[in-house]
Formats: sequence, structure tokens, C-alpha cells
Amino acid sequence: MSLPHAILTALLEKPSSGLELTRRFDRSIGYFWSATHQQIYRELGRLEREAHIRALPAEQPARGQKKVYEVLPAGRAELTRWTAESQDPKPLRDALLLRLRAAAVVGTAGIESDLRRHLTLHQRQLAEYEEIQRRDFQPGKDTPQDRLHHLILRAGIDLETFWTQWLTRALQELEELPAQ
Amino acid sequence: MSLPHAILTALLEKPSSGLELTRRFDRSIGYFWSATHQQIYRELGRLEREAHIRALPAEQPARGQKKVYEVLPAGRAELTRWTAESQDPKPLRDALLLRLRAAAVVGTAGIESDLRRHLTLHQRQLAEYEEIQRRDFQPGKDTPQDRLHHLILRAGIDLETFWTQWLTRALQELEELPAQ
DNA sequence: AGGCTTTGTGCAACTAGTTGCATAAACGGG
DNA sequence: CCCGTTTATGCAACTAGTTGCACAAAGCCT
Repeated sequence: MSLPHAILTALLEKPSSGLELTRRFDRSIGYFWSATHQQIYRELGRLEREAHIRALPAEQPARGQKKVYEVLPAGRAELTRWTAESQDPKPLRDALLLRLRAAAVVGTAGIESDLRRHLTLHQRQLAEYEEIQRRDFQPGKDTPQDRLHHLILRAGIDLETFWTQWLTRALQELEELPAQ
Repeated sequence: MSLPHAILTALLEKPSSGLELTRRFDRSIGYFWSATHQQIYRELGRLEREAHIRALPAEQPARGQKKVYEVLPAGRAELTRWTAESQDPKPLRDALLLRLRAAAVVGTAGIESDLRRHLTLHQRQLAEYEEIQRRDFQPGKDTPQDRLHHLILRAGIDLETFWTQWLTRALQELEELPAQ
């Protein structure tokens, strides 16, 4: 139930077309709420129907024609409401931990290479986040917005740090285990 | 695509009925792959149809009658295959980070109390994990199974530690922010 | 014996996300 | 001017997870 709110947030930051949104999701909001262009278009349709957003007037709004959306007051109100609403954290769901648990029963053969691959991916993601931090969060920039964005980025950095450390340890443990 | 494998793992650890599985999910596997009893029954049905598991012979298998399942060789083979298979980590999806990003646009009013609530919940979960660690992982127990289970538990502990630290910092930052 | 709660199983409808494909305009090169 | 690529929009079918409810047996209390 969060995709519409992710879109409202993105559109408030800057009115955009479906494709522009898709690209921006790939770079920023998508780091913690990813979406495909199909999802985004479907949701834009819904939000427009509910009068939370509207397409900016264009000359010839035809198929294959860029359509830029902006948020209406009702949309902003809904986002404000949702943001302040109390929501339960949803339980962790991680296939890798599950696989390790399965490996404890059927044997660890073959899982090591995938752990190594995951480690590389998380290291890469961590490097990307740190690059963003270096580039976008110089000591000078310090508006409330910057501080919040930095806080969110820090969550990403810390999570990726956790995974790289944990995976390193996991690989070490696997090595010490008697071969099965 | 992991629930059937979670169930196979649980059944290999110990043959069980649907309700027993549900309870065990609440205490162990469910910490990283939760499921409701409805999901579990549906999946048990599927797994039985595909001959990955079978119900242990009972006198009168009627509705409202306990049905204990065990894993068949084909089921174990499938679990072994899945465990060793290469799988991409799925991108982070976290509503709280999204809400904070929204708050950067529409204002942080009202979000603080929920952050505090989340902090309490994560602290509680952390305490629960640490209790399990104390109880189930004494220095003596050191079979390969124990080591893998401990490794998984440590992931849970480290994740909850991350969240408590990050939320503490987030609350601190919010306080320092000019009221909106 | 009659009703009340617990144990156990399960269906049906709904919601959210994913995958695969279709379509059209615009643009750039030969 | 045709033709392939890029930009842009979108539908349809599928998969997975959630929510709400139903129903039967068994035990337990009075």
C-alpha cells in the first residue's frame, strides 16, 4: 500500500512523466521502494482517477505522447495523512537466511559461491551509497530536507555494511565446517 | 517462491501437522520467513499433490482431524536443488524510510511517535533473540547444525541492533530539526 | 445433556507485485 | 522517404501474500 505514496512524494519533489518517474525511481526512491514502469503507469492512472494528481495541460495528449503529472491538494493531504499514520514494521523476509537454514538440513554444498556473489553485490551497493554521500552531502548543505535525506542514506549505508560483514563471517564459518 | 521450501525445511527438521507448523513458524523459521496458517495449509496441499510430501497414514483422515506430513525423497531433492541455486538478493523495501522521505516534503509532524514505537518493537525483538542465544547456544553445542543456526540468529541480532541504533539517531535528528 | 472454547483444517476473495507483450510517436541515418 | 532505434505509454495474465470467514471434532464446564 505504499507505491502511490512513493509516487506522490516523487511528484511533489518534481512533477514528472511516467518514464521520468521510472528513471528517478531507479536512482533514488527506488533504493528502498523499487517499482517497474508498468506498476508506475498503472498507479498514475489510479491516482489521476482519484483526483490526487492531474496531468499538466498539453497540446495533444495522445498515446506515445509525454504526459507530465503534478500533485493536487487532495494528494498532498493524503500523503501527509499517510506519513503521520501509525504503521507496524513488517517482519523480516529473507530468502538467503532461509536457504542457510535449509542448508543446515540438506547440506551446504553449492551455497558458498552464491554467498560470495551476494557479498560482491552488497559491497558494490555500499560503494554506490558512499559515492552519493560524498557527492551530495557536503558539510555545508544542512537544510532540514538534506538532513532527512542524509539520515535515510545512512540507513542504506549501515544496512549494506551489516550485510557485507555478516556475509564475510558466514563464508568464514562455512570454510571451517567439515565438508558434507 | 520460498514458502514451499520453508515448509520442506521445517518438515525435515520434524514431521508435523499444519497447526504444529504454524506454531513453529511463529517461533523460529517465521523470524525470517513468516506465514499464516492459511498459507501453510494451501501450500501443504500443493506439496502433497506434487508428491513432495505425504500425510502419515492415520486411522480416519477426516476434516478437523490432525494430519501429520513428512517429506518424500523428491521433496528433499527439490530443497537441495533450491538451496544451491543462485538467487538474486531482492531490493530493500522499507515503508519507514519511504515515510521519512515523504516527511522531508510534507513535514515531519506526527511521525516521531511512530519512530519511538518502532524503536520499542525492535528493542523487544532484539531482547528476544538475545534470550534465544543465551538459552540455545551455550559454548558446548557446536555441531555444524548449531553453527549454522547460530549464524542465522546472529543476522537477526545484528539487524535488530542496526535498527535500534538507527532509530535512536533518527529520533535525535528529528528533535534537532526546526519544528514545521 | 447442552452449550462454550479450543484445536485443527480449509476455501474464497482480495491486494500487491511481476512478467511479457503491444503500440505509437519521434528521431536519425542512409 | 523508408527503416531501425529510442522514447513513451499501457494492457493482460500470472504469482504470491493477506484477510475474512467457515466448519468439524473434541474437551470441558455446569
